[in-house]
Amino acid sequence: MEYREEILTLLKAHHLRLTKIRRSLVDVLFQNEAPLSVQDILCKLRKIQLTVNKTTVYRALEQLQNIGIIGVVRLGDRKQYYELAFREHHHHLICLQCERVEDVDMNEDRLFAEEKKVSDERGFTILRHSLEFFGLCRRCQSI
Amino acid sequence: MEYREEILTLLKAHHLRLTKIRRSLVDVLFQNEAPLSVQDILCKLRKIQLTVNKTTVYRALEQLQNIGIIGVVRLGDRKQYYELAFREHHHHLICLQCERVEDVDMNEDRLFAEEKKVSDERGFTILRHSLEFFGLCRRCQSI
DNA sequence: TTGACAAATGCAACTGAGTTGCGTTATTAT
DNA sequence: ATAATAACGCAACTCAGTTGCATTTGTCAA
Ligand SMILES: [Mn+2]
Ligand SMILES: [Mn+2]
Ligand SMILES: [Zn+2]
Ligand SMILES: [Zn+2]
Repeated sequence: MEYREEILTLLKAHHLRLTKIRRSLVDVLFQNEAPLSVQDILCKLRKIQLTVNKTTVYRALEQLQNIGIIGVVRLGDRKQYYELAFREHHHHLICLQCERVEDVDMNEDRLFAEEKKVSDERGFTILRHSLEFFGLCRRCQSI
Repeated sequence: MEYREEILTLLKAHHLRLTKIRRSLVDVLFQNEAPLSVQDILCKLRKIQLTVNKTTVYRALEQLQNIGIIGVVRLGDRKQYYELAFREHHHHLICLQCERVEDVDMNEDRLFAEEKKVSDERGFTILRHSLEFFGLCRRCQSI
């Protein structure tokens, strides 16, 4: 399904307006495989002649999060990074040298088993986890 | 081995001085099972009549990190949390309700296998990972 | 024990990410 | 076209962490 259609539907369902900024914001996230920070987003928007205030971006991101269009990721620094949520649950490889970010899918059976064990043994209900890998990407190995 | 001895040795080896603040800082981390933020540390120090400047704490933490006495943890908010490093590699359970933090050890064989796979297939060398679990602690379940 | 020297500390000012209140502008439904 | 209200921009704010510099303190050798 065309993702724009889906987004339009979701926005309507939540009485949110499909503005130029919101559309471009989603486009920017769609065209980037890696999660983006707010500063990243502002730069990319400026490149397509859209000079937007950061407050607007923060508020738009929060709403798009609420209706499940985008998700937040933490990559080890103080910033939040955003990516479209239509991608299934996955994790990231973060290069400590050049800060490049790659998606990584993996089998999490063992992880879920551990979560169940913790839940059973200590009465802690695990709702989600965050797992990120840090190291050196192919390009930075040789340096 | 008495952890104070070990710390003293390490400090000397790096030409660092064993000051009252540094000793108390390590004591505070030693007496708390959960990782602490700088604000947490400042409060705990004030409780034992040590009113310290935050800059001093940040600088001390950085040095103790450099010589491997303490480690940094990220728990999903913008703060950094610090814990003593003599504890072996482990992860955390973070309660989304009350923010309580518990340590959790787990078998990581499967995780290491995945890391090797990624390394082989994509040429990305993984040096470390961060894995934290979010949910509801025993006390917050019933609410 | 003392004094010189380097390390540690405190303070004020700063940065960068994110938030809030409010007045103005744009989208939407009728 | 108009009215209702959501979205936007701006300025001022919070909060974690950093930096430069003057002052204090710990260490070590004389
Ligand atoms: Mn991703
Ligand atoms: Mn821990
Ligand atoms: Zn790289
Ligand atoms: Zn709890």
